[in-house]
Amino acid sequence: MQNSIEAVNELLVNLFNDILTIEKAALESGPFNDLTMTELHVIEAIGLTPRTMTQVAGQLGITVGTLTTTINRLLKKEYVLRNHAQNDRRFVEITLTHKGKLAHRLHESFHATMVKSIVDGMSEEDNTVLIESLKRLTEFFREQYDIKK
Amino acid sequence: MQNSIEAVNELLVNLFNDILTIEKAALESGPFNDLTMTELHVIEAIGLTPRTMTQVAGQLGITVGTLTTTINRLLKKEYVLRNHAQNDRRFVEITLTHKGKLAHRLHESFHATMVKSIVDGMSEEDNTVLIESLKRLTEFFREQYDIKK
DNA sequence: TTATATACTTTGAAAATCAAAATAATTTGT
DNA sequence: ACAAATTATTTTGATTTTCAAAGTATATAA
Repeated sequence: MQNSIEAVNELLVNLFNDILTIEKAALESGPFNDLTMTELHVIEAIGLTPRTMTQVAGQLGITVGTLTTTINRLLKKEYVLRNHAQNDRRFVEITLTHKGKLAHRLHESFHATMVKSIVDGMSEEDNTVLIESLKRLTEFFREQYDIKK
Repeated sequence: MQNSIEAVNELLVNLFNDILTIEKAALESGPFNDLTMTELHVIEAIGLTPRTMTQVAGQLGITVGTLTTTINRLLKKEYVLRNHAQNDRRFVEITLTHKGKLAHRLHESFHATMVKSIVDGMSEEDNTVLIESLKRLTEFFREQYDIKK
């Protein structure tokens, strides 16, 4: 049992590092290599519908001030648009440009390919087990540590 | 099938973000809260046996120059020692101090608690499925993207 | 209509990162 | 043996990422 814990922990830690390494390498060799990883994560967090600064910063666990500087750079690189909300002009609405949406889609498909590699080789039952395990882990975290979502 | 891919992807992405958030929160509220996340990751990468700069930097996917600055800070905070190897004085051997080993152990036990939460509630067979899934994913990455280990 | 609250940006400073140049130690080729 | 090449690391100069706190603009409440 202690053995399983060690094994799962090591696998998760390695997976973690591998995914970060691969994402970085994929980004640098792809068509959107003027983006940094931070910028790409911001693009992912924005997604396809307009989001406010507070929403995006909260989702990424960074301060709104930090996000402002990243958005400034993404504006200059023409990946996003910044507009005041017409109903309440305090709110800023961030939207992806066409280029931003392309980058978003490419990164999504990169993720899909990654995940496909596990799911494809699995039986239906094993697949269910994997999903349930991941769900349990996520739920445990959220309960235990009170994550806001 | 397309459905499973979406589900697993979303779960992995959430897990990823959650773990980062929780690790940061745990660090900030614990006894070693003078450490940044980067510094903690360096301490984890060093582990309990002496490592060289190139080894540690490679493992973390950062340049050796970047690592030097982090090690400088960890030296000042007394978490590590820096010594030349006696057989080949070009090599630097980084070792954890007593304090460094304590931080290392605390972080390890944090990880163990995390993982225990999944493994504990599982049957022996489901456990095997989870481990095999994670192994397959890791191996796929390493083959596909030629990660050095 | 002043005061308060909310959403965001700016500022100042530290930490994290890289590429390229510099330093130091070892190995290789002649 | 000794100059040249290689290897391991540090330093330098610059950019990015980050935060906390102060500042700005807009909306709500008293």
